[in-house]
Amino acid sequence: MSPSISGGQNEQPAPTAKRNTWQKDAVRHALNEAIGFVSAQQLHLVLRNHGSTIGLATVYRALADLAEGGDADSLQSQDGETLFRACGNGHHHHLICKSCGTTVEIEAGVVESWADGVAAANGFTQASHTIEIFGICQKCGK
Amino acid sequence: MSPSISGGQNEQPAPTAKRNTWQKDAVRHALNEAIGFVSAQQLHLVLRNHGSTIGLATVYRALADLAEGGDADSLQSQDGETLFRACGNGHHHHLICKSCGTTVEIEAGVVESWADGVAAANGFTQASHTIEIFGICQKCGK
DNA sequence: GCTCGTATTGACAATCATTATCAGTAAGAC
DNA sequence: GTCTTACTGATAATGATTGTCAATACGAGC
Repeated sequence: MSPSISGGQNEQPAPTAKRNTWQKDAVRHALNEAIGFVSAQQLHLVLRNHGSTIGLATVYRALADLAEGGDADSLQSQDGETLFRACGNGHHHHLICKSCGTTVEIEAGVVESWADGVAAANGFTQASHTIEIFGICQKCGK
Repeated sequence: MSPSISGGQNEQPAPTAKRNTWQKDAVRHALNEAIGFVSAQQLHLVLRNHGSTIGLATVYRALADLAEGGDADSLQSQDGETLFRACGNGHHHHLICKSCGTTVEIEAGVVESWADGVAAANGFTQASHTIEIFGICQKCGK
């Protein structure tokens, strides 16, 4: 489907030069400000309320970029919404308050190896996993 | 909002008497036949292909009933679809082949207690968790 | 600083899974 | 067999996400 450009000279390392726009910065910033996981719709609403004229599709695109670049984590809420959060520290998991959304990043070395072990024991390779813990945080529990 | 019926005599234990219909049986049966997790849409298609005249909404309703009654497990695929599987053996987790969908039920006692411990250590109560392992099964790995 | 190519944007349409609606049907109590 | 009403199926509605496309603005080159 793309026979044209491969001249054979040398592969351009960055055929699509990403541009820096205030929209992407705004999304990144709003995501950092957010307390826990937020949906694209929520983020768009917040940005709009702050006077931004950013479009919804742009928020989706910026979030997809961030997630792909490893600057954000995403997970599916029970409603089927995709939620995002600013996370950059490699592989980790989350402990999330069902009430206020506060999120604690947790290390799960024990579980990592357990998951790999279980997969291997059943003959599975290329094991990946999804691990999230939900609960009520101290503040909300009172 | 419902001030009318509560006469105060006695609470009916089963105000909504569930009826048995061939549609519900068909969905339950099709779910048992399915190899791994399947979506409501897939299940509807299968039933239709088998000559059934069942409606899509009915499949959704039956699956919701099964999941609520503990006869089926559900999880969200990466596409945002809700997937279902016939599972009745209490709390457990899944090891799922990304290629063919084969699913192995796994016990996760270690992880259960780990999750509870992490939650407690962070002051979280009413801890619940989501744990799924994905990989490539032996058959598909060849 | 100005110009220009093009990646990016925003409004809106399209898509897709799921849920609500509602008149007709049938389960099951009597 | 009769009757009440839960259930069904076709379809519309909803809501999140993605595709489209003309207009815009980033940033490299001059």
